[in-house]
Amino acid sequence: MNKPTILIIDDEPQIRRLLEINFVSNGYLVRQAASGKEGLLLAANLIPDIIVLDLGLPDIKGHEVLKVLREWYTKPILILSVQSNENDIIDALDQGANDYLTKPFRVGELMARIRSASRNKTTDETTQILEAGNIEIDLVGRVVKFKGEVLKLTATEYSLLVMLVKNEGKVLTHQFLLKEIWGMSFQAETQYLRVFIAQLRKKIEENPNHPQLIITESGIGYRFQQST
Amino acid sequence: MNKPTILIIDDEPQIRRLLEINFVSNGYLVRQAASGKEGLLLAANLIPDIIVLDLGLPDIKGHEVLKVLREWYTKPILILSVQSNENDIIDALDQGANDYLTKPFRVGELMARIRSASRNKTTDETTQILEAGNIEIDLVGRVVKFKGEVLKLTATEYSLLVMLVKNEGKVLTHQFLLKEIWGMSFQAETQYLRVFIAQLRKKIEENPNHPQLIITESGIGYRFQQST
DNA sequence: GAAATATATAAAGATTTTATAAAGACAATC
DNA sequence: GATTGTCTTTATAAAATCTTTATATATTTC
Repeated sequence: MNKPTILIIDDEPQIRRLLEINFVSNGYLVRQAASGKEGLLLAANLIPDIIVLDLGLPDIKGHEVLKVLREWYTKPILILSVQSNENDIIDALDQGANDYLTKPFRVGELMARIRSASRNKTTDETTQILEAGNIEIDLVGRVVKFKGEVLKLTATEYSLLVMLVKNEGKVLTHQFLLKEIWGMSFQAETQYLRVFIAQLRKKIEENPNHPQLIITESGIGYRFQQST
Repeated sequence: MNKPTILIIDDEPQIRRLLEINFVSNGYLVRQAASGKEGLLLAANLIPDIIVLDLGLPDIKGHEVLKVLREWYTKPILILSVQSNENDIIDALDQGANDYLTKPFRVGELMARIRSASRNKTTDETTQILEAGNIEIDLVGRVVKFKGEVLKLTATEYSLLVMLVKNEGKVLTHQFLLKEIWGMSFQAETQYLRVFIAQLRKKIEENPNHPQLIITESGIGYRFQQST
């Protein structure tokens, strides 16, 4: 799942930095513009998921930026401004802003308003599904189907299978798999891997003695391949 | 074109009158409720296009009203409150409020925020009945029927079942369920979940020892699936 | 091909997680 | 203020999962 992108259009570097730190730590991808012109350009190129716009820009009037943006941009726009003048607020909202916060603002509230604004947009719940032959993995639902039937897997088996299928065709080394699934300190426990690979094979191979899907690369690791 | 309906839930008559005058003169149809209970009832009957909710109600906590409304109501909810405490604002927004204004508010701004909220109109019709196999949930009436019979559930059992059925087929993690039903600060109380899952199973599973509907995903969470 | 190394698998042991009952705490209602 | 229903907490049994051990089988190396 890709991180949502936020575009900050604000001329004050301190504000930009403050926002950046908070957005990044909340899992957003952040891009910044220091002027209206730059902001419009970046918005058109990036098509961010949210725009945070300061009305007090040096070059173009903030209201103007908002108006131009709204000619094509349909995702949430949140206004930040020192102006607490009612008419400014009304104008911005009527020009298509989704929300309006006056500086100084509280960061927690801003984050909550961002969440609220972007909530409506994400209605199309991305059902990400991995497919490989008879196997179907619903990553969002965390459900694996084998030949159409729900396959019961433990947490570790699931992680291992997802890792293998995601890297279909590639050889994954013992070390890599152990590090990714069990953690850094388990890189020597190759036997764990053998046990769990055997369990997976019992569940998804026609004939576990002659595996067609999870291939052993002796001395190196394992590789998942589509059944032929 | 029909006028959009606004439901005002507020115990202060002066505020209600002030809002009514302004909404009516802006072309809205206005209905009023003086308590949380009345508000919930009216909302269920009218299905208004917007709800303006005061958090400082005498009978039920405003946050509770919001939570119950959001179980089925998908249109804009705008909060009015004397509370300018940041946590109240964050909580309300995260519980699904679309906007939050602190009293005293400016009428013009309120009207603009109402316009803004109703602009991104959610086209999806509010689904009011959930069905899954033998289970039928009337979200508006908060009534669950099992094999046609009304099933008696406590508030918590109800919320949990709704969450599971709404996400049929997906695994819901312990953390997610605890956060959604008990709140942010209960994310460690896995035992609550176990107790309530057991109670639900006693009520809806043919054989609670071998659950067919509420499936345990050990170490992860629970998943609701249609009986096959 | 034989020795060394690596892998597969079952099964026992250890640990974690889950299910359930039941007691205590709490709040609402009459 | 007793009663009732619900939620929270505690205790314990049961189940599921993970780890370890043992041994057979396969693969690589020389």
